[in-house]
Amino acid sequence: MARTSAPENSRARATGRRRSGRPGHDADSVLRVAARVFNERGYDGTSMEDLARALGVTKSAIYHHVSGKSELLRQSLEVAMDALFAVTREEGATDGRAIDRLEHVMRGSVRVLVEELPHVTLLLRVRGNTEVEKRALERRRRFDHLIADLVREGVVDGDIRSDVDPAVASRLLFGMVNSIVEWYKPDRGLACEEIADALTRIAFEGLRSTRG
Amino acid sequence: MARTSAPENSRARATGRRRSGRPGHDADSVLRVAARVFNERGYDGTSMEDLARALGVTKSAIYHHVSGKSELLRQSLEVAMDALFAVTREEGATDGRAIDRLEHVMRGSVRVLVEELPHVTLLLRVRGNTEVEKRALERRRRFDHLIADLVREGVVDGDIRSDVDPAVASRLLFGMVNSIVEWYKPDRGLACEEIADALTRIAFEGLRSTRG
DNA sequence: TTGCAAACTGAACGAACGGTCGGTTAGTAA
DNA sequence: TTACTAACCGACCGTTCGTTCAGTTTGCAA
Repeated sequence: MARTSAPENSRARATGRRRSGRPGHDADSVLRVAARVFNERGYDGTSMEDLARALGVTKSAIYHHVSGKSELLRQSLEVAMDALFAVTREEGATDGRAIDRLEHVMRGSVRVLVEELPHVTLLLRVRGNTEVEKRALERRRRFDHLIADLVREGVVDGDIRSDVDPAVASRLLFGMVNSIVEWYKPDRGLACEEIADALTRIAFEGLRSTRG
Repeated sequence: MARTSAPENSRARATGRRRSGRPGHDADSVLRVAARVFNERGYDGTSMEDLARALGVTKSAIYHHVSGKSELLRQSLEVAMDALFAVTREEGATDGRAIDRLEHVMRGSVRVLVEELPHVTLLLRVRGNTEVEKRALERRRRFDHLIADLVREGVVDGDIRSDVDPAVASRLLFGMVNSIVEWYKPDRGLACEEIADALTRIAFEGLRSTRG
């Protein structure tokens, strides 16, 4: 009797060298699949049985790689936040005028969002229900604060319009950025740069045609 | 022994006339509370026991008002979608230039979003896991399609810049609108119009200062 | 061929889940 | 007082949940 759908198998050839021991999943491939399934059915809506099916193994096999369901969430959220904070430490995010640093962080966030789509998507849906989620939300709040500061600086510099509340503006701005996870499909479709271009055009110059 | 927290009680005085029978919750007040708790803990993360606690009754009492958990979700999503589609039938959304109709729908969506915050928030988090959710997503797709058409028309009219893909633009636009549910707090804070103003300014004129 | 390391199985656990049911309580109106 | 209506309770059901555990399978290297 065949399986209903091919399981996702991979101890990544990324390293090149094969490891000893029985082949199959390792902690990394389990995390990748888990993040994807969590996004499809929601974290609470995903049972360990669902995960096992997607991995092509039994429930109990998962516990060989990870201590439990919430640990999978923890690792996924960590990957996402690490990548986002890495952007804020890049040269373009620390040097130059505030409005340019803001654009750099926006473009970098789009890049991270596309590269780590499942993890970031998961992060953006966290509600703060458990301790793991609360810690991630705390970190996200620090990131948001950083953005709001950039907008405020831009207003002081005279580069950003002063007739909108910087706090509201920064939230709307990253609301736009984050909304990408709702519709972006990695395979068919737009490159990361095209989206970032459209985003920054709308964000800084606006949608209205400027001819005439 | 006292309850740990005051239950939310209300057979709304909205109607004025008291009904006969034992006072307490009715179907409407159960739905309101349910939508709020669903948002706090997520739909899948909310047990009927959680709902009962928030209502100040036992689990079984809920089934006197509604047939089950998924029915509560169904009703909530219906309220949200009905309100959003009502906006698209208003005069300002059917007459005039496309860009003005677009602005009307955006402002109307903000208004609906603020007025029906819990229901709309729930709608925006639906993943399409169950039949009820799939039906809601279908309706939402029709709404999104309507917006994309408005943007396309605006480009043809020459009112909206043509160097961004209308499909991407409309998604980013309503990504910005929808993100409001992530941070808007009804009590303390901004009026609906202030947010709509900031939103339309950024969306149409952009964030960059235009002086000089 | 043997030894080892890593991945995996199948059965089972207590807890929590959504939902059911027969009976009870608290108001309104005659 | 009585009849009626609507809200509610408590015990219980079958199922699914996350997790555990003792043992088995598989490929690689010595």
